[in-house]
Amino acid sequence: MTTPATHRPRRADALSRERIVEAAIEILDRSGEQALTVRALTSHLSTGRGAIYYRVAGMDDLLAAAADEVIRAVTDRAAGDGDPDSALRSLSLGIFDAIDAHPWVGSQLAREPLQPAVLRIWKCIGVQLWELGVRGSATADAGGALANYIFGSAAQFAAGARRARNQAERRRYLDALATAWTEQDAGHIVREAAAELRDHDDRHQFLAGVDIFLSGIKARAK
Amino acid sequence: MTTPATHRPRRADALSRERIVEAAIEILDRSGEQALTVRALTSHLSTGRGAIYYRVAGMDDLLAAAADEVIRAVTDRAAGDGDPDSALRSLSLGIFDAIDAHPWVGSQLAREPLQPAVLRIWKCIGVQLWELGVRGSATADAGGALANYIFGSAAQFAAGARRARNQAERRRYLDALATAWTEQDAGHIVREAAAELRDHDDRHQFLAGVDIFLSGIKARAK
DNA sequence: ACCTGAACACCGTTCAAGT
DNA sequence: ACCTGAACACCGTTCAAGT
Repeated sequence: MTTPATHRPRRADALSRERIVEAAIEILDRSGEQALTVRALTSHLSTGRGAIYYRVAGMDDLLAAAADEVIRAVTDRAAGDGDPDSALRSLSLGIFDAIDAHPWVGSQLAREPLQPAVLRIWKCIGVQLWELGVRGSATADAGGALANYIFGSAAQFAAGARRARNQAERRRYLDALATAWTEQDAGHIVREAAAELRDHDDRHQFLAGVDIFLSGIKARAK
Repeated sequence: MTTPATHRPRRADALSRERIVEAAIEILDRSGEQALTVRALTSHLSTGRGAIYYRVAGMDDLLAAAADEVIRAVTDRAAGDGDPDSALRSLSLGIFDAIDAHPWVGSQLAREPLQPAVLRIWKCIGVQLWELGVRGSATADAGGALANYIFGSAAQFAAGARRARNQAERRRYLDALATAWTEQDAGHIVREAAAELRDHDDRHQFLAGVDIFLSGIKARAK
């Protein structure tokens, strides 16, 4: 009865920052953002609550590390992709798809400008803009425009994807909204916009925005 | 000793949704986002915790209502502003300044696509795009591009403004980052971008982004 | 109809104690 | 060096009871 090997064995293999981040991603993917609690994480790793804090500064650090893990895969892939135009497009699409698969990344990207994942994206964009011939202060202007567009879209789509389980509810809401706008404003200006709002495809619209941005860069470069 | 008029008088004036939202804005402005708790709010209004839930669905509803209050002032002002180009520019600037004054609005805008403040901005943009001559599905594409750029920038600047009290820390961080990038990549491509990142002015860069999108929209309209 | 405040079911983080 | 888990100081929300 006093043998030290009991039903709850002390961890055989050592914990590591990587294992913790990996477990966090699993929980986030399976059950969403508000399911990632220290308690859920430590029980998933079958360890004590405090153990995490030995490897990770806190919840913010953990979330940032998890997002960086997902984003790194995207930026690494987009690195050597032919002409800068299509490299920027495929980087954008990669991020979009990553958020589609991991909605929590979308909210996380908008949360903190100096987190690793955000800086990674900035850097990736900066390199391609150079290839595009953008120089000097125009680099920060153009990079900020594209990056912030991506972050804004990411957050909005993430919220949509989070709610996608009951897509019927979303549909109902947008329908109601379109009706409300139509009744409020006599003009067909708003009515048309409301119809578009209801019927658009996220992915297609996201890419259209990237193209608008690229057109803008080139128009101003002349 | 049994008189009902004691040291804690039951509220003389009735609570109202407006009063609650107003109090929430005060707390958010003075002490930031994480200071807005039900406890802080009810003690500020000197009422019981549950009283709020009679007028407001919960914390999400309250935050959305507070943001809408701030944004409405901006969109109302931008409504009749000459040509659509400068109307869109002054709308954007109005939002930027509002976030500068109320950083919590920036984070809130990125949180939920179907909240009143977001829809208000969408609508405002949509009307101006029509004036610009944008029609059909291009409306949603262009509107989404500009709106999501604004939301993304809003969130990033909000985080910056939140941290602005110790601007020295931000400076130090960006310096360190620029150095790290410079050492990591031999090329001056990254070095230049890093320098720009450190020295840029938020407001100016934000406006440059708006112009890039406007240029893009016009280039594609032809 | 509207408000009160105790009760409930949670959080993240710290830290003395263990191995 | 690394882990454990109780303790601490909080949360948002509900709801029976009051006025």
